[in-house]
Amino acid sequence: MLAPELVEELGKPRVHVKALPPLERSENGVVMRFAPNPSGPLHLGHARAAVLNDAYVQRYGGKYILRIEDTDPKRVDPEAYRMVVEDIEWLGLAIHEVVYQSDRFDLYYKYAKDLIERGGAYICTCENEQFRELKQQKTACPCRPLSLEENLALWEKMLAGEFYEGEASVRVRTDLDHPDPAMRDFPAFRILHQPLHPRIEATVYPLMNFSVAVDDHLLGVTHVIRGKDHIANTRRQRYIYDYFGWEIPVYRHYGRMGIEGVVLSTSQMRQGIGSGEFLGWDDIRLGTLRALARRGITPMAVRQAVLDIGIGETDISFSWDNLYAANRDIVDPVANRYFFVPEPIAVLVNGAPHQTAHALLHPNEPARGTRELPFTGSVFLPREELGKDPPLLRLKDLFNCTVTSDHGTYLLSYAGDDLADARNAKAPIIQWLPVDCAVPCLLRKPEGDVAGVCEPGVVRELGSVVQFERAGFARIDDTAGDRILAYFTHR
RNA sequence: GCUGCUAUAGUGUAGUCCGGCCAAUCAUUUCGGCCUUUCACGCCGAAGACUGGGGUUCGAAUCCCCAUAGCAGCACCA
Repeated sequence: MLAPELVEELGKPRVHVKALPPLERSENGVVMRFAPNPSGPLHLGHARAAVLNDAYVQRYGGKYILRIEDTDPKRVDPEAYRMVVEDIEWLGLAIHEVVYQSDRFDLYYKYAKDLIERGGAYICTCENEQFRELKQQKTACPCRPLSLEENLALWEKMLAGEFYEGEASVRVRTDLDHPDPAMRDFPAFRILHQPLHPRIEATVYPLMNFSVAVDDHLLGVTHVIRGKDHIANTRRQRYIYDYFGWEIPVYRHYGRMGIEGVVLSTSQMRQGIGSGEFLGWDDIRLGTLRALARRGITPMAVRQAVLDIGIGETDISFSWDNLYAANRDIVDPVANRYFFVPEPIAVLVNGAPHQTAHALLHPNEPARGTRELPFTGSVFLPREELGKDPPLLRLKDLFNCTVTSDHGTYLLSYAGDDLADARNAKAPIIQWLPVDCAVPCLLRKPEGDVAGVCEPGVVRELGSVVQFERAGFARIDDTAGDRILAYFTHR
């Protein structure tokens, strides 16, 4: 006989709290950062980093820094400065401080000189190709043994603009015998004359491993969560930390994330926009946050989906289904219901009394009120439903009809009001619209446009997500033209 | 090629550190059923996984070895 408390213990289902794993060294709060490169708007891949960091800052308390990493003028889109901020606001991140790396070049120069003086870096004037070969053979390049004075002089020469592009760089002295060739004397600064940076005038540019290490330390960053493509960078940055004697933050690297059906590469998206394949950054076939927003995906759904994925190191293929499910949870209780008739066919109804249908704006919340749909003799019905040749139909919130067809022309005949009749006959209950007050509506889906008609009341829903009954959720994008434009969200 | 990381149902995820409570969690998905004047929501039920092979052990998803697969890095990108 087992002890009663043991029996109870065994009977208990294991509790699984869905939460991100704890972070070490977080007792006194954390300082974290989201550090995008302003090369375009944010996409789902960015959202993962942004939300994960945000979630930890909120969990442990502390500071969340947005750091714009614009140290490569080749990968800066002036428009992106604005877009990134917009996207972050949309996501609802609790950012406490914004830092632009292009404002901090003097700082980087100062620490570069310091690092050189500490013997942690040297100026390399080798040909790129040549250095790479030497690196593979674990041999020092001719610049490596130069004296401190010579290095400082060369550094001044670099800053004075006396080198052309590619003629000189600053390298961090690591370990030439390191088993990973990627670690051996990696570069920290380069010279660039083209293109010009949109925010500053400079020819000596820091490379990310240097600027990131200096900034993470100076800004007091305690924890870094980023993709595993940065694992090697973390190791490289450690050299810089060690030279300066700085305390190393806690790092976490999550796995690579792909999304079925879309490319999450800013450069590829840009190319597609340029070639006309996509209409813009918010083209609904793209994985940008603005595309999702346009389709009616809510920021909270993105956040939820991303937290659900977590910080695992496994490579994952993100499924739209999971995002849609998260969004449906959020959107279903708030979205008003309307009729949308795709591919409408006007049909006359025989013998039915004129009347007004009262359809609930939300079935689970009658207090919200109704839409009034006047029936005056003929209605629009979806082509697809008529094509099924149903003997009996019920027009939702109206009445039952029998259907007859004559050489492709359909005719409906009034068959009573009783819902039970329709139920008993297993008649489909379908959406409809009065012919005289239906508004043209284009429902834009990723796989193509669907022309139809919808209720006039939809005009009031500009910018919000509605549910087109039996069709799915959609965001009303534009009501100004002669037809309403809606973007399909999901079923 | 070199260096490193990872491997649980269609998808995502828990469990792996400290082997037994795992006949493996939760969500999504799919399929039934109920509810319902939507093919939404809600409720009930079902389906579906420990990459493979060795080893250690009374006992392995969990520890060890090998294999395989995927990924990342080896840029004067981030």
